[in-house]
Amino acid sequence: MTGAPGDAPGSVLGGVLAIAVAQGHGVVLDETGAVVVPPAPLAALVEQVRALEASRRPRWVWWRARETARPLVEAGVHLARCWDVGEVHRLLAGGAAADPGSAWAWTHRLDPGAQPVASEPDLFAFGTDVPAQDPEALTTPEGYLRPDAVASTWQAAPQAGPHRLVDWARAALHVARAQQALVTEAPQPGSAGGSRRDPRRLLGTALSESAAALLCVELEVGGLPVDRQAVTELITAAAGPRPRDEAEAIGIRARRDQAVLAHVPGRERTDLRNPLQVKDLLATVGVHVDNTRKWTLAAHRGSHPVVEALLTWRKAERIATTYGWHWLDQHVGPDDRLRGEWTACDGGAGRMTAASGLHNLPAELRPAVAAASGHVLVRADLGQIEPRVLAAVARDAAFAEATQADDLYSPVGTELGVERPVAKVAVLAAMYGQTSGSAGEALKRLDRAYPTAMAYLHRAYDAGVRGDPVVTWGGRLVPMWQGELSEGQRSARGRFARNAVIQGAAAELFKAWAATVRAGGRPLGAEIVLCLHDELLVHVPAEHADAAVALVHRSLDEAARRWTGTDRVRFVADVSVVRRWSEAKG
DNA sequence: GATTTCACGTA
DNA sequence: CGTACGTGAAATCC
Repeated sequence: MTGAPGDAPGSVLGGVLAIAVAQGHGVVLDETGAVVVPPAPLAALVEQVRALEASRRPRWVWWRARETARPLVEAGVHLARCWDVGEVHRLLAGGAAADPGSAWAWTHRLDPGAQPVASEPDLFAFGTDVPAQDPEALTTPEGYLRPDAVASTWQAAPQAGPHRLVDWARAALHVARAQQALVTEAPQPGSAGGSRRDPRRLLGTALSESAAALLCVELEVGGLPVDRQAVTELITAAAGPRPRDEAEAIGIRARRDQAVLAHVPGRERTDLRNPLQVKDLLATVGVHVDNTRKWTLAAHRGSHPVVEALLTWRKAERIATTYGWHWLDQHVGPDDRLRGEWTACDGGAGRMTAASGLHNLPAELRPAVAAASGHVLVRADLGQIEPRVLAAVARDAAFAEATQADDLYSPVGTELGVERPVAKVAVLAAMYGQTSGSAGEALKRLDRAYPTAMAYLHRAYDAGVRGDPVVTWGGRLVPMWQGELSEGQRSARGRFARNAVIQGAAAELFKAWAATVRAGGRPLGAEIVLCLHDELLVHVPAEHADAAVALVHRSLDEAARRWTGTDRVRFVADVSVVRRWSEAKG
């Protein structure tokens, strides 16, 4: 394993430059902590960073991409490689915390729960939670990083503020070094489930998670291209025309409601947005349900016309409230790009998250996601990612053999002596714990045919039931919630743990893939515009479409080999060139 | 005003 | 007793 793309072997943190940005200023230090770029206003810093990127191609070390890289990305600077202290902290410590104080505390083996709390920076220069002390001190007497370390100095002494950035960058470098030492020493906090943290894999994950953090900043700044004309038509169809004022909005809403209420004379005053009232309403027409959820109502479609009307209303109401005019105005910029906040890693198993509806855009609206003129979207879906990941992380040779097929459920079915759909249900049941289907007999055969893969899942489940943390293939610690739990709750924790080692590992491979595409797409002008768990959307000039398709495939091979450490498990991507996201679903 | 519940979209 | 996420409206808690 050689880490992120472009790395020379053995030069993990070599060629490091530490950078910090705050209050419109920034500094750059070399790996010894010596000042390379003294405190400078942002505009000047941007030019220096651009030059350093070109001449040294460093690995940039920063506390968090969101604060440090964002202004650089906004200025159009491309940064190839980084070490994101916050993201590496998430990987090593588990959980969602990625702030400097937590990372500092963890590498200094301090209890993160006892950290001083940040005070409001605009009230007093020094909050009551930070003991009065040397205002220049970066840490509290207990050894914690002062949460107001930079902001307070700036407020107390504006002239001294920029110089304080040097200390701040030096602290980031210090923590990054400590993290790297811990990574390469491969500590094993919680070796539950038989999992140990392999130093080389952990290092590779640290680099690809860092790359993902930077990619998230680029996704936020760049946004997702949208066809305004198309999205306007789609919203109009679902939510009605854009209201000119509040009165018109109320009228449109009332007309939408009326389509349902017309079916139930005498109950026109029912609030359709109140589940209890809807339940009452249904009871009066002889439809008795425990809840008013879509799949519950769907079973009563034939009972009364109001049910169908209600289901139609729900769909329209969904678009109107969540993806309507307000959403369009709020999240789609004048440049026709849909923007939302991105997180490289959630608090659980490690998937990327996105706000502004980027990760749950209804299929109806997807035709509106379209390439800008002269461009195309290269759409790439990983096929059957989770069972393939299972084969890799469990090191199951027999199951790995099945991944050679484009459709791995076919050879698995043959091996089990069952039809392909039965094999699929059995594999999914094994990974997710589904029991509603009748996978019983096939599950037993699965245990006999692929004992290594199944044992991996059983171990994770058992660890979860016990409350022990699990560790993903790439080395992410996934803590379990604690406390006195009922048997049912312990089982739920077991299912969570079993899911976490698969979903989390898939997320790691995905991010390694995305980072590789990002690096390789640079000469093509290719821009990753959406990451959706197992799907990538790449926006690229039309003349480079074929090259981008090849890049996506090649990057998957590279990332998979690097991440799995073997070429015996095959990963496949369905890749198509489209103008609109809705086209050519794989 | 903040948190919980219900509902539903995506993978 | 699949898992996870983000969002909005209403109910509920303080």
